[in-house]
Amino acid sequence: MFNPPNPEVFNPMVWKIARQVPEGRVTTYGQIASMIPSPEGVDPLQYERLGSRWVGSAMRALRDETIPWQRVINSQGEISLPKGSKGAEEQRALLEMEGIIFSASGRVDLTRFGWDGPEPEWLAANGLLPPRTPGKRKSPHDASQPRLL
DNA sequence: CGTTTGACTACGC
DNA sequence: CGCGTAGCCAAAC
Repeated sequence: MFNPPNPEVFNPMVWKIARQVPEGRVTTYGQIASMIPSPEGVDPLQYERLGSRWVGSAMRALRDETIPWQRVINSQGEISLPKGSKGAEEQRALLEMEGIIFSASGRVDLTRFGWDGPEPEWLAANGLLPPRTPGKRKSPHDASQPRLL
């Protein structure tokens, strides 16, 4: 797999960040990776290429049910679990329950539901970096697309 | 021991 | 938006 040199350190960092994603928001593998400093001995340039993969591995290895794993999707706003799989369907259902809307092509609008990351103080306190966030952000509760509930 | 297989992403057309 | 490609690496077949 695409594992970091130190999964026992890297994975918990990923999970800790994932736990911070609020209900009704989503983040991406790459965004989480951007908050984690490149591991000791890893070329930052290489980390930039592999970080998202490593985050994906960490999520795959996740066993803690209390972490909102469903809020981590790929940079295209798609669910990365195999299409049609039980896991993918569960993920979509969980997200829709939080008010997240999927387009006809099965994608989430990251400019609308994307997360800006943890508070700077939290990041600093945990030795993490400010995330690379997608561009401008719309309101998730834009009246043009009302939530059902 | 060669292949396949992953919870990825940026980029090109 | 849909498809294809390169870059990356180890474990399970």
